Amino acid sequence: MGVTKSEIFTQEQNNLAKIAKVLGHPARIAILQHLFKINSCVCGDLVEVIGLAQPTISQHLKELKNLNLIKGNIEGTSVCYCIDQENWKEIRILLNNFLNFNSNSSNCC
Amino acid sequence: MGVTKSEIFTQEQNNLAKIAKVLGHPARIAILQHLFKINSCVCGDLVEVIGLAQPTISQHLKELKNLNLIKGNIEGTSVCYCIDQENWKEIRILLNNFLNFNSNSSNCC
DNA sequence: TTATTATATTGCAATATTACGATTAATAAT
DNA sequence: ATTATTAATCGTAATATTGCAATATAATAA
Repeated sequence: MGVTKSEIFTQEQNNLAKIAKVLGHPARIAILQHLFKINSCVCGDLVEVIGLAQPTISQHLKELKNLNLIKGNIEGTSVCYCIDQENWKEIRILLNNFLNFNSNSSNCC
Repeated sequence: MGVTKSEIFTQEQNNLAKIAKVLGHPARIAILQHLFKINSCVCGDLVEVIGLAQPTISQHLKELKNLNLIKGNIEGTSVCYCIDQENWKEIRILLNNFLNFNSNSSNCC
């Protein structure tokens, strides 16, 4: 059906999956890495940096914004994007909690 | 087109995205959480635990196996699944590196 | 051999995603 | 006012994903 059955999962599971899903595209990873690297706002040059068409980048930015991974501020004709630091902290905690669940390595296989 | 342009991204970006993509479904998160929780193999009861049809679970398990997040060992008529500890360590490092890229919080927006 | 049990594969319908050309909206420059 | 410039939105084609029924496969049990 192409539609995920979110009802049968916990909030946390749906949340984790949603965040991971947004990170599940190299263009969005590249955008985030660029924002981290320059450590400030980016106004406009993302299309050149990434190498996809402008509407495509705009779409990816929208998805990142929807989950509050980034923020956008209008600055004249252009828009400045940067990491949403507060939310990013929470996301990092959420993902780290999952990643470090323990791994007692009591492997039986 | 529905097809990702991986050629224009770095190996690391594609790698990160691939892993995140697999984590981007609540059923697969739930499977991993269950494997972590019981901290050993699971033989068979995943279908009941998760609550999706058997072919659907089998498909999700396949995707997790393809990226070496889990291992499967045949045990008589059933198959036992567990976290692939070695690979999991690498994945954790890869994701942690990305998540903790710095966040100097020199927010300009 | 013939069930039985457990998992994988196939095929398919419904929906989602990716990418981009064309267009639009909003401001800036002339 | 007219003309850039910048980014969002719309529309659409190609492809991917999700979920399951039906079926296949593989190993053991009767």
